[in-house]
Amino acid sequence: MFSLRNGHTDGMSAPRTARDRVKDEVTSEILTVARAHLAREGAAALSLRSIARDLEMAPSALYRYFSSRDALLSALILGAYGSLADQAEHASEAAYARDDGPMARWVAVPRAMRTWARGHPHEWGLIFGSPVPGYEAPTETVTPYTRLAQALVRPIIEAHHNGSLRLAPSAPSSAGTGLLALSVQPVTDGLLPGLPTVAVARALQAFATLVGVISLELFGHWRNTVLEPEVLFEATISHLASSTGVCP
Amino acid sequence: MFSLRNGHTDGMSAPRTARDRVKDEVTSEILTVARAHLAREGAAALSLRSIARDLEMAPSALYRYFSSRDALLSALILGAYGSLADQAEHASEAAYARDDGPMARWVAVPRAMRTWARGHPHEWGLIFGSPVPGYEAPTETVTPYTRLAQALVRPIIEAHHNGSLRLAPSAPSSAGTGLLALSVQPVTDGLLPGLPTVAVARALQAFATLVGVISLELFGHWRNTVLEPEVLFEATISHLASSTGVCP
DNA sequence: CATTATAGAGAACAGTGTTCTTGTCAAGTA
DNA sequence: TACTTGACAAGAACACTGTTCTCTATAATG
Repeated sequence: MFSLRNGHTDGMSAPRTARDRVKDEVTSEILTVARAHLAREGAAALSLRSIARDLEMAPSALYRYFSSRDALLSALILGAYGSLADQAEHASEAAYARDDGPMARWVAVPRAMRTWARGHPHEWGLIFGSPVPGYEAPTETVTPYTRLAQALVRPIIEAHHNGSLRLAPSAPSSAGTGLLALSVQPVTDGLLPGLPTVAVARALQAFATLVGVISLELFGHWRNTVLEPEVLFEATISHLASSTGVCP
Repeated sequence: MFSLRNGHTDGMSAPRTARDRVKDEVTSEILTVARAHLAREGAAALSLRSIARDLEMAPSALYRYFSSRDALLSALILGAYGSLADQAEHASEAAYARDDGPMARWVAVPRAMRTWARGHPHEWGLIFGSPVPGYEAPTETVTPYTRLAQALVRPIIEAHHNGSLRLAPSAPSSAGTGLLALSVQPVTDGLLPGLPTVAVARALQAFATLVGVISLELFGHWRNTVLEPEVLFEATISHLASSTGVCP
């Protein structure tokens, strides 16, 4: 009937033929100049035709590599997730390799997130800014997202294992803690197994705070309001250390 | 030389002539259908021509009212700021009119922010999402922004005046508190006069947390992660009550 | 009433994403 | 080796977009 090109059903996904190799090469070239355009002018101004001009290709030729502009942007988003997760993981591992104290280990990932965000503001906006209709590939973004989350909560887990996790009691919420436990159960199971619900909630709140402070700084909301965003950021992550319980 | 139409230099800005009146009317009609398009398809898909079609006008006619698409979007952004500030102020005043306790007064504005955000997701994205190059009129947005901030921090101020503000000490930050005081001085002076630097920082962090949790929920980051965002939100604002010091 | 400023329409230009058709060249097959 | 198949690239075309220009009615002003 029809013969499969790469007739192996196993997990081998490396390009075999020379054609596949040059295809991957062109694909990454496209992504490179797309990233450059994104960094320079932002996502709204990203145009297939201008990318094609830079590559000296016909606009229609790009459709051999990306089925639409949204598909290209999805690839950029996915790459951004990966890049952010890489930086977070790297910072975390460096802190643990240096055998830092609990506070220094805690602040490593938040600082890496902010540094990455300042270095890639438009990519940060792609991830944590307003989503645009067609984009976002949930299935593939969950992996880097989990890597980022794991790097962030690692000090919390270790503190819990050490028995040094100190969670200040907070005012009772309007909904009971039973509902809260149910709501955050996926996080408890997948990211913080065995930890009390309060700790899970505090970790999620810490993540939200980080996204909030970094976004507010990056998106210009602190103009004439917070003169030195870095100083407030440092104070914030110190406070989060207490809030999440990792601070002794 | 030339005669001023409205030859009064005082603050009277009400439309005088019938022409001005119908102009304002058409302007608000444009804004209304623009808001409808924005709510339905988002900011990226907002097109001058489709608005003109809905109004049965020529596309070029819109330029009598808005000098560009960016100007129209800036007007929408400004309106969104005002709408959010209105809702926050209204919720705050209602809580104070009801003579609620400190906790109920504190949660009123955060809840109003979330409710407004869920009712106007694209407008929330316009305010707190990724900014787009041409937009944002900083001079006019500061007023509604301050109204929102004032509604939010009012319970903090009152607690301070009552002497009931209880701020848990947090771990020392890497930068000294002197630098922090300098960094947040505009907020201290304009919004929280007389309050200690820690309280100001906690208020800013609370605002960042609110923006973070609401954005993460609205932008779909809680998918398969937080099953009931409202429950987590309630827990978060309860925790913020302790963090900011308004909780007894 | 005459003048003038204004709202609106229409055409046009440059730019966009996308599709379709055509040609060209390398890879796999008889 | 010759032939067929498939992929890649180009070009034209279509339906859009924001924006500008010119032109014509019409309403307000002197």
